[in-house]
Amino acid sequence: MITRNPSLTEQVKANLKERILNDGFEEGRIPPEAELAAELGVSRTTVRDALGRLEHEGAISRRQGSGTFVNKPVLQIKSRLEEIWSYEQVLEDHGYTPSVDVLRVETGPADNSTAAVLDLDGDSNVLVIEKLFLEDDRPVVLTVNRIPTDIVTDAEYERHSATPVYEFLEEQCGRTLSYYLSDIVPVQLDDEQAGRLGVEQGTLAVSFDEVGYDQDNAPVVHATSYFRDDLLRFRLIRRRPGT
Amino acid sequence: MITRNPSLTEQVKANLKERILNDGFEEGRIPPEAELAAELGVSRTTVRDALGRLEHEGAISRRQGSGTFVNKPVLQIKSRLEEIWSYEQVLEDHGYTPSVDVLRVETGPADNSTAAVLDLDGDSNVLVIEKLFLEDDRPVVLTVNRIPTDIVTDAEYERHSATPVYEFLEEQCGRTLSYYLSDIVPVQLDDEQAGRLGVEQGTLAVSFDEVGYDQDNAPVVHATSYFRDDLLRFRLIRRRPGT
DNA sequence: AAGTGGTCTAGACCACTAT
DNA sequence: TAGTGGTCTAGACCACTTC
Repeated sequence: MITRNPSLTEQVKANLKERILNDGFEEGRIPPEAELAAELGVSRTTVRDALGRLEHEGAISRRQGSGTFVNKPVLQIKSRLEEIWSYEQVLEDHGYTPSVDVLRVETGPADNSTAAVLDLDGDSNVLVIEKLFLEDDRPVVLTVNRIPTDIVTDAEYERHSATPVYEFLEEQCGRTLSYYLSDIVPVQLDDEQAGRLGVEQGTLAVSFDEVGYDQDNAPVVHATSYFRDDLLRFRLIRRRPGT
Repeated sequence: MITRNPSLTEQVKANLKERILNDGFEEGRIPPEAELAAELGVSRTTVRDALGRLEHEGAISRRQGSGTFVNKPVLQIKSRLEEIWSYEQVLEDHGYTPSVDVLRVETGPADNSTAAVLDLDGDSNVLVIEKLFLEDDRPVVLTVNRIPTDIVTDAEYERHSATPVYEFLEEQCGRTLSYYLSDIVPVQLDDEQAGRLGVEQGTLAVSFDEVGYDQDNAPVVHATSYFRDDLLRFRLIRRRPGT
């Protein structure tokens, strides 16, 4: 059935993805683009668009002169580092029912590193939001978000404390978070962090130290996240350059 | 000047990238696609191809109905996690002169985890290659590669020990490494690792535990890498899904 | 209403890989 | 040499944002 929205390209992509996941292609070889175009009744351009998106996701590889092939090992990955946006979504993809605990919502002076990355004066205040994400009631991710008070006040946020930060900023502050730049930092959890994540003090963890930018590339939020390494391990695809 | 190779698309991309880096666009706004196409004497499709690649790199964002914009904060990143292929290249991008120390090339029985990820029998042998990457003579990255001996023997590799592993596999073994799947693991360096990286025992580090796959999606190499966190910090762009 | 990026077509030719 | 993916064109129309 041909309709608009989702686009033809997205429909073709979904069709191919389903056949890929159900092992519908012999020996992991995807038919020639011209054949797919004829079979699906769309132009080769549309097929190429859809294949390009699947390649971008790592699901397939294309080799000029040779063909298009399914990358089976890639399909088995659960938590892909490149695809994180909401932590609740991550935990859901991971196969569990996520929930959120709001531990702290309060206003205070920005510390030096936060003031630096958010371009604030030394005496500015920030709203600090601390949350714990759980999967099936086990704590997995601890996050601390810091947002300048000239963007939002604690009274405003407390009415929406269960809302993800990026969603709140978009709907209540007119600041669409467009991307985060994240540093990956190894840490040993201190007493308080370890307590909240339910592990021993000194446990090794990966943390993200990151800044969120809005649609105008202005820094809006400074976030730090700590992960239970034993419950959630992030994976990454490293590909040849120019792919 | 219009020539083939590099493709028109790549030439347009390079042209735009140069103007982006030299702040050649007012207020970070890139001209409309139709205008660029007319100015450069190419079709709008070619311009869109080039813009799509820049968007994929994170350098720009496109918003339907609104325009195309430069993501200035992204341009300042040195070591991007998504773009790692060769560690020598990483160190070079990082602004230093890289060099390599081959610490060990020897054959031995595969340990359990290596046998598991490479699909080997319990009694198989692997070639173990341990290397240290330095920038301006400071050790920064320590890697251990394990390759099944039915693919390569130590005698073969020793003649090429300065060659990157992925290059050796391609040129000498006919196995093109197409991608790695990497786990990100926080560790405390043991005595030997710390000594080689020139830090104290117990220092925190990020490590990659990864498997390299060839053009037929067969596992070919099991690698573990340790990074001097104080000298090289990987950064990551987290974007909204569907971008 | 005007202007922007997004989708889609049909067709031509090129570059590379297999055999 | 046949078959594959890669590049490129010209043109039409749609969806969304901005004014």
